[in-house]
Amino acid sequence: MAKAKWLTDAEMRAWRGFIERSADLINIITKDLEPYGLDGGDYQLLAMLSEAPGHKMKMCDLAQTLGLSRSGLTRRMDGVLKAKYVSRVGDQEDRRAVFAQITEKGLALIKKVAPHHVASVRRHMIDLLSPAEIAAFGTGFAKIGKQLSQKTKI
Amino acid sequence: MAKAKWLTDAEMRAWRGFIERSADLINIITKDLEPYGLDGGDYQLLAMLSEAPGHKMKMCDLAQTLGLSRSGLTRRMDGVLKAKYVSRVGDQEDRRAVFAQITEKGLALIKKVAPHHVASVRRHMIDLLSPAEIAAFGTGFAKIGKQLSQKTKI
DNA sequence: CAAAAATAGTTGCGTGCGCAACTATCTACT
DNA sequence: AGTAGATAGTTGCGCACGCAACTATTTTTG
Repeated sequence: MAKAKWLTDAEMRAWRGFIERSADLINIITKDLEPYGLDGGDYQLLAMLSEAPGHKMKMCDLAQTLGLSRSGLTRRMDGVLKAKYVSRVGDQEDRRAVFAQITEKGLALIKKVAPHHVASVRRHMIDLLSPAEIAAFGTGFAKIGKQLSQKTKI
Repeated sequence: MAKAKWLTDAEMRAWRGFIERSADLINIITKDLEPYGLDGGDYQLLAMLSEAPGHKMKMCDLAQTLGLSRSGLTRRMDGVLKAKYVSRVGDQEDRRAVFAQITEKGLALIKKVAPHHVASVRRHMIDLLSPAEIAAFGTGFAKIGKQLSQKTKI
């Protein structure tokens, strides 16, 4: 038996809530992007690039930021490359590396879509939460992320 | 422009934290299940059945609870059926329906694995959070889930 | 009560992604 | 310098899943 430390009711609510709802939440917010011809992964990718210095990032770093494997990013790039939202730029200093750079077309798109996306995030998540809950999500996920990056970093 | 209502810093931290970490968190907890020959989906499935009355649920309800499509559940069942952790039982009252019922072998497995899984959840999430954060995750995801189920329910 | 609509489950197909293997380049050790 | 190892990116393969179409039942409706 030795159940060691089971979860208390409050802990169980936190864990179950997270594990049961997070996929649904992400799905519905992704669905809201469909009318613009994007999925959640494309949006994250374009958003990252639009905020990056020079509007470009090395594939490698981008994959890490997006939580993708390198191969996963290669595939995901296919779509946004074909749509001309992103272009590939070789790195002069490291000829192994390639930058993904968002194009004017990509910037225009994300500028158009962003308000709707933000509204979607508000509607399905942020506006439902109290300020205290918002703060707790922020600090909580920061702690979780810090621990995760340590694990990975060894 | 008309950025309408953008996210405040605190709101951004909450959203970014959630969207960037949740996949990683789920992945690492799934990885911790691998030594037992299960993945996260199998575990959730067995856990649900082990708690259900009669240790069984209709495929349909089970799919909904697990956040899967009906076809997705059919495929997922393949694995646990072949491993004899779950068996299929026809419904006498509705001959379209099929129950998924966890076997003794499945119950034994989940009883063995549960403590390690709980420890994993604690290590990667629960034990990192303050009681206030835990409470906020519980109430926050409950609100999010309630809204989601209304959307779906029309 | 017959016909139409709804519901449970499975199957074919397409997609997104990770892992392992591969090439090309860079870095470190001797 | 020269070789061994690390690193960036791509490709082949496999897996899990959703959607649409299909069959088999049940429910609804005129």
